[in-house]
Amino acid sequence: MHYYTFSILGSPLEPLTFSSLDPYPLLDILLLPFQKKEKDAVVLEEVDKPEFKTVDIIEAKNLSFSKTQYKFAKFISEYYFCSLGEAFSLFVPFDKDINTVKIEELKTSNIELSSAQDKALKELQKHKVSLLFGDTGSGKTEIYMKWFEEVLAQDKSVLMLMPEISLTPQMQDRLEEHFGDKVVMWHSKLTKKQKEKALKMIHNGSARVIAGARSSLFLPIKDLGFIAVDEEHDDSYKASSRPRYNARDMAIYYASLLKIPVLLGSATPSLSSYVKFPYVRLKGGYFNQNRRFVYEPHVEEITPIIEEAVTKIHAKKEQSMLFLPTRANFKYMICDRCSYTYKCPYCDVGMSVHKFSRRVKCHYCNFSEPIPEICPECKTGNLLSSRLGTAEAVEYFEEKYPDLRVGQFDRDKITTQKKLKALLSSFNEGEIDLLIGTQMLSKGHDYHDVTLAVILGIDNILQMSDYRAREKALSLLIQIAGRSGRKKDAIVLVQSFYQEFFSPYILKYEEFLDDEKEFRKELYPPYKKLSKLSFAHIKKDKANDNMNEVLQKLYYAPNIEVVGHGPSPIEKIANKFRFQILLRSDKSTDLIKAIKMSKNILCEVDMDPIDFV
DNA sequence: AGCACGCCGACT
DNA sequence: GTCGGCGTGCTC
Repeated sequence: MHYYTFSILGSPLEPLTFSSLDPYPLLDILLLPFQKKEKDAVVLEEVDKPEFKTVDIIEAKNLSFSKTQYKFAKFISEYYFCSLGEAFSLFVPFDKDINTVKIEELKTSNIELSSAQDKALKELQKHKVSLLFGDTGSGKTEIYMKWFEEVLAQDKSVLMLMPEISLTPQMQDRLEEHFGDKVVMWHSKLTKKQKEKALKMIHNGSARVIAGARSSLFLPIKDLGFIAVDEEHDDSYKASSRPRYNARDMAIYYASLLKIPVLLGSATPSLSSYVKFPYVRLKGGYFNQNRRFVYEPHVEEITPIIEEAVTKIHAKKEQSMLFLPTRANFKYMICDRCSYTYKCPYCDVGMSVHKFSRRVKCHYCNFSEPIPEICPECKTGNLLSSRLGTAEAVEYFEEKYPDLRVGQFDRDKITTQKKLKALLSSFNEGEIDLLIGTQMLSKGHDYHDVTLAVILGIDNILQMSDYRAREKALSLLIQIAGRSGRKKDAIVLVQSFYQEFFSPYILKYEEFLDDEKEFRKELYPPYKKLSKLSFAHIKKDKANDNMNEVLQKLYYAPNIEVVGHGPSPIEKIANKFRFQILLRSDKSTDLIKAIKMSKNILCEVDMDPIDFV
């Protein structure tokens, strides 16, 4: 009889011991009985017969994790505070039954780089981690693809990470144009069939260019030779559920294990990457064409200036885009007599107004109810809507300008990849005159012919109490502006009271980054490491007590600082009261040691947090 | 994380 | 007397 410790996939438990008649190689995946169910588990190590009675495994699966995947999973479990089984469950194992197929030779290159691009590529290739800081339209993608070609020529594969890949069908087109059927796309919205097909190609080695969202980091890619992280500044690289890993950071770690290079790319790189890695600046493209910035100091509202601009552009048969950081019709309902904000009964959040369904909805717990008539607090006042959202802006333009064709581009309207493709193509075919949307608008789509970009509500982002508020607001503004004026001159109309902040930096993002360094030094990443501990419980006292218990223990931990503690900015979500502790240190190792010592069962750890809600 | 066990309040 | 709320503790 053999005895092995197993990590049960998805389980938060430490490894458990099971028995088996047959021997199995380490890191193989087996099926075993656990809590009256059959669970997949990984063989970790062979051990002596334990004191307690063991249970036999059920069967082998002919799947296994690689040694590198093991090291990677171990790192994730230690750095992000989850069990090995939870870390392993991120990964797709290698399939021992599938043999590699021989693939035919690559055609000769048809990627022509400009001399600036060529110079940039050569410089970037000198480093194991490097940053391509290239303006929109400066040709970052060609550089990635040229590098891909070189790696493919050495019989290796490449991985390209992008944020929310389901939103970027255009990148797929460009990759397939060059690499044909060697391209495979991977993201969580693929159907079961599509996933099977993609995995088969990855397993048998016929997929050589794997492009995907953050989860593609965990695919069983043989002979991976290079990783590119596109739009590296994007917040969607950070996972929002446990383990809360950052795929950009993990790409760098994984590449170091594999001893392969990583290239980060962005028009508006994160300050962290800008500070940490050697970079090449690629200017130009269409960004520095005639793009005129006009500022209107105003709170988010459709003003006569905006209407005039939109109708003028429409009269010229050109297209406009309008950005708003808020979906639905309105974000809040406020009483005109007692100024009470109509709140979700389960969360400390205002209810958003959705006129189409005639309901108010909570954007945190999804609770909804009919739009209330009068204020529930004073029972006399009327509830007035405030904070303009995309749906309202769409309605406004549609009603007032019946021949203006308006499109809505947000999470409420774009629910499938099909709808996304349909909307993008009808916009690019000129069947939509004005496209109104949220952050989705800024994410890497090519709009051919936009000559007016209107940006509302950017001040809401700038004023958030977040150490990255300035970086977020400015990069968003630049990214949205970058979607306009690709062929012709364009106007960018920014509704903001902070022209003196935005204006000097808008064409000089590196100047912003250099100034921002001063603000971050001694306080924030990348100079300091942060970690957020959160405590949630139905009973407020319990959550608070739990926080205090951890706080007490943290008092004795060396080389860390408690930046703050107390109720979270949103005190209650989904009927749970929330408390948090923010920690700071020079080194992540000191943070990890302190948290290991102090954390209790109800404490959730978020390393390198990017949201402080 | 799930699931069982067990201890107290509501109720056919 | 039982049903079921959820607090506690265990899982090879």
